[in-house]
Amino acid sequence: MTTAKRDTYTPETLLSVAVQVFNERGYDGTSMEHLSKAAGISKSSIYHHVAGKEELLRRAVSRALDGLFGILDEERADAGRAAERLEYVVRRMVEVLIAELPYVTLLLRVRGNTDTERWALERRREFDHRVAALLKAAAADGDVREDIEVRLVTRLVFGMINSIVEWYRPDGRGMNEREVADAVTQLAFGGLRKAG
Amino acid sequence: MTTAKRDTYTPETLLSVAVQVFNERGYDGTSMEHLSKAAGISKSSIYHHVAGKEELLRRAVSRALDGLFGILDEERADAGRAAERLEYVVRRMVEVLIAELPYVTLLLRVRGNTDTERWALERRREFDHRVAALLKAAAADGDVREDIEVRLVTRLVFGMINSIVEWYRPDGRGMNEREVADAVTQLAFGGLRKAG
DNA sequence: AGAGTAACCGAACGATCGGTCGGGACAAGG
DNA sequence: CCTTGTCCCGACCGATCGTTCGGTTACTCT
Repeated sequence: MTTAKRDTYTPETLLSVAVQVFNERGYDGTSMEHLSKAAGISKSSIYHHVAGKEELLRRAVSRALDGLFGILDEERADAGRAAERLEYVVRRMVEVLIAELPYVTLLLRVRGNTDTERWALERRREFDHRVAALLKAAAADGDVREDIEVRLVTRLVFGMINSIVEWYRPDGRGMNEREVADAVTQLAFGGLRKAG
Repeated sequence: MTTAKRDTYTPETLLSVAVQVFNERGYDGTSMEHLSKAAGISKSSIYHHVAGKEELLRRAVSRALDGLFGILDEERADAGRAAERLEYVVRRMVEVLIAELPYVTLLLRVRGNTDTERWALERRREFDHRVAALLKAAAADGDVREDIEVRLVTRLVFGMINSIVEWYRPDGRGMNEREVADAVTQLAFGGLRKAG
């Protein structure tokens, strides 16, 4: 059963506030003072919930990475024709990116100044390679165009998908996940698929 | 004639060093101490050449913006069928982005914490709108697909182009501008153009 | 009521931030 | 030679950085 708790911060609720500020000001541009103002508690109180600024970053990018890697463990990403698996993964990437928008946004902006950031960059590269392998398999099946290098196409498609964090805002009446995912897959695969 | 000067820094040569460091560590993550180490001169000496950290940022993003807006002033961006002008602009964007890579990279990463950054974001939006208008005109001509919203397509294509700064490195023997520009236009317009 | 503890606070820590200051080294022009 | 101006430096400024600490409040449990 869910025990009715006090109206106070948990590491998770504090994280959601912190990530929002990180995305507005940038991680390096955000001071603990900024966080305390945004959270409505004192600077020192933050340390009662989390070990420090970097732990907040680690929790945030972990959540984003878990969401992305989770896609690859789904059934439809693991079975069937490579091109179909790829299209499924691309669609799910958009959905996860929107569902975990602030966390993925932060993940996509880390620069590698700390150990946590370098770890995040490494895991991102690993994910990219997994998807690139899928695209390569689809190319080997003859299901996608081969006149452009696989690595290059991967990067451009990732660029298109990842750019969503720069403009998508869940403004109630705006576009929903489904519409964005449709647009991305149509635009990406309309160019990817062999003419015919 | 070019007067033979002393082997010392100018605001321009100092800028090229600073921009490189800004892109590695992020603007907020870069201290004047970092810049002085990278430039090989003392921290205070930097202030002999430029007014401060923010002027370096302003010079950098100005250079990037000048390059991008310069495209819209070119002849082929101003005359002819909208779809052709659009394709030309997209190709030139890739070329400018690569030619001024570190400066455009920095431009695309500003968050809006200072007046300079907010000004840069405003000018970026203006450029985006100019290109979006071109795409809208091409759609009105019936030259590009209309099943996806113009604004959405613009953002996705911009996302694809801008993502180049995240991976392109002029590694001597790597891809050149032309090849990347070809790939981008093929991928973008292969999806953009009406089936036929 | 009293004990225990989770949540919070103000004050202060050493370190580092962007920037200033007075002055020294050095080349060019007389 | 001496002056002039460029270029650069170490030392230092007040402010802010992330973090720590001792202590207070407020809720839970018995």
